[in-house]
Order: sequence, then structure tokens, then C-alpha cells
Amino acid sequence: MPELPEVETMVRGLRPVLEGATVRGTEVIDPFLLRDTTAEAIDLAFAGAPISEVRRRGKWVLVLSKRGPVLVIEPRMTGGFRIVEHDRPDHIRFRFLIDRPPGGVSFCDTRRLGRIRLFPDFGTASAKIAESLAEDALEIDCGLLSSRLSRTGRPIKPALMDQKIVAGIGNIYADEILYEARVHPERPASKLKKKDFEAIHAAIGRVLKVAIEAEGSSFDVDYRTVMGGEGGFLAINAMYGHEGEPCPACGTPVKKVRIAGLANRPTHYCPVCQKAPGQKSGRVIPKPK
DNA sequence: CGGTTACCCTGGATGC
DNA sequence: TGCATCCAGGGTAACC
Repeated sequence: MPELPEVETMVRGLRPVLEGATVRGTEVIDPFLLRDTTAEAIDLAFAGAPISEVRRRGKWVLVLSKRGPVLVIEPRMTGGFRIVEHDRPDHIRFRFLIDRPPGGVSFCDTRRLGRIRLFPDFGTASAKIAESLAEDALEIDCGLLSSRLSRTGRPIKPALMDQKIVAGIGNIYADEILYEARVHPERPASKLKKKDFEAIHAAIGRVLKVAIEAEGSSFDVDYRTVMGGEGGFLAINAMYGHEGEPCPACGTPVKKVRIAGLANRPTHYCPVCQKAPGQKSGRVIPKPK
């Protein structure tokens, strides 16, 4: 679930609870999520010292101990945080316990796809993260994004979701961004024009900002804020989850398709506003035989 | 090497 | 009701 707006919402919820609080201890309820570390190492790194900062990079959360170590948590599909008094009855995988109310935060993850890694200091964590993640979607400039995208022949949608091209965009927001930019999701990234890149770059900023203001996207029971509340973006968006409903701009029913390079993840777009590769007008003209 | 799929997990929804 | 199948916001190893 969580893409950049959901993770940003989590981090904003965690900051007032964790920053400045001293860690009483940590609890690893499900060691399966740990990678290259142990429950003992995490507790040794964090217990007894204050948390200095909670950061976000792409879709990942960084918790920094004033003592130096950094915990990097990847929520992936179903991971999320709750302050302890609002946490889920099931699926709690990890906890920070702190010395002041509300007592701590839990990391919950139904599908157990989330990952938790420990680094000795911020420099080491940053270097390791930089091997997997490009610049954050809220910070990348248009020139860098354009040059990265133009170097791949893949369809623009999977390219936008490639965390090594730009970090933070997932399946929901890729659809909204490409609709806002009026770019067809299957157009090869390398064939896009300068104005397309500019439209995409601007749309990234607008869509993510609106989504953060709405506190992200919730459906089913997976993503919630740290207080257990739902995000409101899917009530105001145009494409994702709106198959068959009219496009807000032209009224054409929103199409839902599967495209290459995305395994089985669905793609939603307006077949009129977002021109197909080679399509010149809003109407598809059949090739003469 | 670049692009694509398979797989890691769980549980809710849907279908027979 | 019971059981099988499909589906889901992500990331990456393995494959072609």
C-alpha cells in the first residue's frame, strides 16, 4: 500500500510522538521482517537513548537514534505504524517503547512483506539506501527526471514506478500523475517530448501534494494513519479505483488494463485525454488494410 | 544489459 | 457453508 503520500503521513504522525522521546526498549514480535540484524542488536542500538529524528526517503521510514544508529523500515504493501493505544490487535511486528505518553509506537504488517534494517550511523544508512533509491519524488528536478526517463524504452508507467529513477511513486499515484499530465501510460519513456516530461514533473508535485493533504489513500483495512484514521485521497482522485466512471475532463469511461512490466498490477487511464502511442486525435483511426 | 516475470506473504472478496 | 481462485499499495531475484 504505502506510496510516498502514505509514508509521509506516517512520518508526520510519528514525529510528535517519537522525536525527543527516550526509548525504554524495543520489541521484535516477528523476527521474520528483520534483515541482516537481530532483535538484540536493535535493542542495544536504541534502548536508553532519545530518538533524534524521523525521516522519509521515497517509501521508506528512517528512525534516527541520538546515539547514532538508524533503523530503516520498509512498509511495502501492508505495513504501517500506530501509536500503541491505537494499534491493531493482530499483525504487530515491532515496537518502540518510550518514556512518555502515549508509551510507544507499533509497526503492523499483515502480509509480512515489510523489512527492517539496522545501520550503525546515518552515513552508512544513506549510502546503502542510495544504492536502491533515486532522488525523492518531491525533490527531484525536471532535468534529472527527464534524462533518467528518456534513457529507458519501457512504458512510462513502469519507468515512473522504478525507484531507481525517482523514489516514492507507486501504482496508484502513477495513474493519477499520468492522467494529470495527459500522457498515455504505455508510451515508451524514451519517445516522450520535453513538454511531456515537464507535464509529468509538474503533475508529480501537484498530485503528491494533494494526496498528502488528504492523508493518503485507504482501502480495505490496510493503510491507516498512526491514529487509525483513513486517508481521503481515493474519494477525490480521478483514475485509480474509478474504472468505468466518467473521466472528470471529458466524460469518457475510465479504462482499466494490464500493461507489460508491471506483473499484474492494474492501470487506469482515460482513453481520450491520454493519447495512445501514435494516436494523434482523441479518436482512434483504424489503419486501412 | 534492459526488460519482464515469479515470488515473497496474508486475508478479504468472489465464484461455484 | 465450504472450498478454490483471484486480487492487492512493493521490491527484488532470476530469467530471457
